[in-house]
Amino acid sequence: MSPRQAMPASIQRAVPRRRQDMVAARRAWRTWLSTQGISAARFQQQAWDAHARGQSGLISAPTGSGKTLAALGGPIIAAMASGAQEEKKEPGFRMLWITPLRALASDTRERITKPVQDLLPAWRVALRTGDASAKDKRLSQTGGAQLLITTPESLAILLSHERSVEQFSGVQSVVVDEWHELLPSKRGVLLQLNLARLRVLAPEMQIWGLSATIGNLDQALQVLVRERSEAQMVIIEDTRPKPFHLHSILPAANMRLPWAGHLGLANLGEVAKLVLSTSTSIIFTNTRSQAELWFTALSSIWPEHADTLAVHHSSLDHHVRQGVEDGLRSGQLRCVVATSSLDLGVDFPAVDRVIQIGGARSVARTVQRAGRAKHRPGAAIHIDGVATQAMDLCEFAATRELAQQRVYESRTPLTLCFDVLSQHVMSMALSGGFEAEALMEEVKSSAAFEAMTMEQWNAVIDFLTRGSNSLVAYPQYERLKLGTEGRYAAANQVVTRRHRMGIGTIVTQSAISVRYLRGTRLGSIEENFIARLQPGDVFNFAGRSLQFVRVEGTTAWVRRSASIGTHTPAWAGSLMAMSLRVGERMQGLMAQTVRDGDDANHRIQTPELRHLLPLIQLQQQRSRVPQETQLLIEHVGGGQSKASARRSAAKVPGLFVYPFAGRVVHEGLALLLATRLATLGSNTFFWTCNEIGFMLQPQLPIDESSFNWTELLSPQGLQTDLQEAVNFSELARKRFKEIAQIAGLVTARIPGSRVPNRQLQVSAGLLFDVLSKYDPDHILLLEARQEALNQELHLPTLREILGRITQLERVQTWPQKHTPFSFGLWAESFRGQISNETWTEKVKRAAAQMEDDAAPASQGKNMISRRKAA
DNA sequence: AGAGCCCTCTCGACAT
Repeated sequence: MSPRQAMPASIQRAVPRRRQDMVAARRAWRTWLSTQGISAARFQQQAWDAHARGQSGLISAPTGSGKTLAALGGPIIAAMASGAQEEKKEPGFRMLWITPLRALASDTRERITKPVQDLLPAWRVALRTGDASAKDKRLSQTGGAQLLITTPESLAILLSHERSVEQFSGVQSVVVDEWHELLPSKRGVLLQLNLARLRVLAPEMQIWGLSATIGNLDQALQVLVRERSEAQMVIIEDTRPKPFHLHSILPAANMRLPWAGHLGLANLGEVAKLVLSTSTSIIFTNTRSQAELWFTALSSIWPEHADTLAVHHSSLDHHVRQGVEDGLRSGQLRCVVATSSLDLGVDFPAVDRVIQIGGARSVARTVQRAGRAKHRPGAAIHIDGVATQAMDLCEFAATRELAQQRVYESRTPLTLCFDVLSQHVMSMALSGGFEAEALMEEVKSSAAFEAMTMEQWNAVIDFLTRGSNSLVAYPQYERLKLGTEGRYAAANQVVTRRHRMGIGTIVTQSAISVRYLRGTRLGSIEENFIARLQPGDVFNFAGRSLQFVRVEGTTAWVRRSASIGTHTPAWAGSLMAMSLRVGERMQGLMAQTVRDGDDANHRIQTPELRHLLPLIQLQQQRSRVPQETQLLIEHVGGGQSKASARRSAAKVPGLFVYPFAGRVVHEGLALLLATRLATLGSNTFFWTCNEIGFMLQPQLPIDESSFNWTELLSPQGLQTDLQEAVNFSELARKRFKEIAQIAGLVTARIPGSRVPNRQLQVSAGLLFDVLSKYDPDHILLLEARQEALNQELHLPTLREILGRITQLERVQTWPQKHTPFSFGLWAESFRGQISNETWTEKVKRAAAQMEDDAAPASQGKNMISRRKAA
């Protein structure tokens, strides 16, 4: 008897059949590709082969290189080989496609439907997102689909049902699209937990991530693919060279670039010419208000039909944005001014130019935005940079160099988010209950929680069953109960219903929604902006001039206005932190320019630095351009010399420090220094920051001999000093409000009664107070403090920067006049107090410049009046 | 006093 015959009949049939079918399936796939006119790229073939070998991994390739097919091919071939094309429709998903954007989900369905329908006719595809159709929802609930396209949140909802065990236990492969986007966020943590769940339900499943190029692909792989040996996971990169071009719009020779500012409207004419020279463009700005302002400015000189220009950002209503996206896709729009809202998303093949206003603060973001333009295979990725002030030019040069060397920023994954874990544990309680130990093991199999201790786990369970020591009297906090067989389950039906409505990790701020009197929603703005308006005032929003009528509850009613508004809303968001690598390179480029010497003009190849040469030389002449190994500290405004600065108490010099670490980090450094200096004697400091440095303006002179810089900049005692510098408890309270929502301590949405967000904030605040008083070591309080340190105060980055700074040689100068570096910081301190040339004048001038480019722009000195000096 | 500055503050899902 041959060993072959000894095998059970089922295996006997399966083994040879599978091998043959694998070959046949591959051939079928290839044939299909060729009928579609697609020739496979190398990295795509590598991905299909790796999948066939049973591997999991990460596929990293630029936009437009065919990542979807790379990820799709493996699972489709495998499904064909296992005979799925003839298979009777068995209930249960075979393949999941997870994407962070709803828009991407429907776009993906369109691209996936064809190959799946052609090759796996027995398969059905369901789209399960919040806005999916009833039919799709039914299909995903009954498990009547084989391929499910969904978001992390919708997946979490599906997995919170008892039926998920049957639905998901047949899953063979999972694809996570835009993994780099989810990786550094709590959404990524939520997904990690749900993937851990899926691995238990379907132990054989293979998982593939799709990612843009990031600095830590290895880590991204490790976080996504767990419990597999090195041999079983692989990173597949598209190594075809894709040249990157960044072209800076240099100001005309007779135009000077400002030393400060960020709006960049002086370039309006140039930008308009650029936009009108191509068929369709996206203009990226860094903030929403900047997008609105640029839109208003452009529209006032727009020569075409008004409908060919649009604005797009996250505070606009969904239908407004949808309209813009449709216009971009169909090519009806000539130009859209956008924020990061168009960084990702569905492709717009009509777009052939991308313009970036001001530096994008990171290499990855710049490349991502450049990639939004139509890509021909092999063609270079191109972006036009518009400098709003001198340092932007340097940033463009640094960014281009790093992008060409393929040096990208890393995305750091989050760990130990107990608010997300609390939410997940409740979901698991809903999905048929769990045994504590088994679920703990499952949770610990994720990268986010592998370091979790037993105590922490117990604290989470305890919190869900009892609330906390101080909340024990309130039954609504008892959400979990231990059943007779040692299984935990949801305490009651109310808990169950509320929980499903609160799934997700995105917490939005309360806002006033803007509506036409006829009812159309335009979007949302902040309460304090509306509070400053009088009825009848005209403001610019959503690309329209709106007259404010009245506020009712959380709605601001408006009507259309014919005149251009004088106000534009601003939103409190967060700053885009500058990449440390970009800052470092900026300093390096300027240092190099100085080293190149007097005849630098002949040697400097970089157009931006050539343009900046006079400025850099002036900096060197008045003060110093720091070399890479130096930290420059300027004392400006103290009088004639170092000696006289000491003598004259009336003129207190400001301290200007240039670590080139980005505004966010400089804020922390300025705070730290101010606190440490204040311990030397009572004093008051004003401080301002920009991307290259910070200014500290003491009210009373500081005795330079009373401190030493090394101690002042020491990383030692960093945390305590920082906590002292700010109202740390307020920062923690702010974080706690989000954490309480994610953990389900406060419910954002109660059906029927719409609890206003403000009320929610109050109850979260109360909880914070109660816990702080009676249960100071509550696991969610500890998390709030940790998040305040890491994400509000940026402690890890600050520590890194201080470590670097202490290695540098300090160079101190006492310039008599402001330097190109210091001026920007000094000017910043007067922001909001200075008025100059009016808006319309500037626009008119830009229009004139467009019409008659030969005519020199008016060089009249700006009228500046200082209303108030503090 | 200085003085070549308009306005800083992304994005993302789900639920009713």
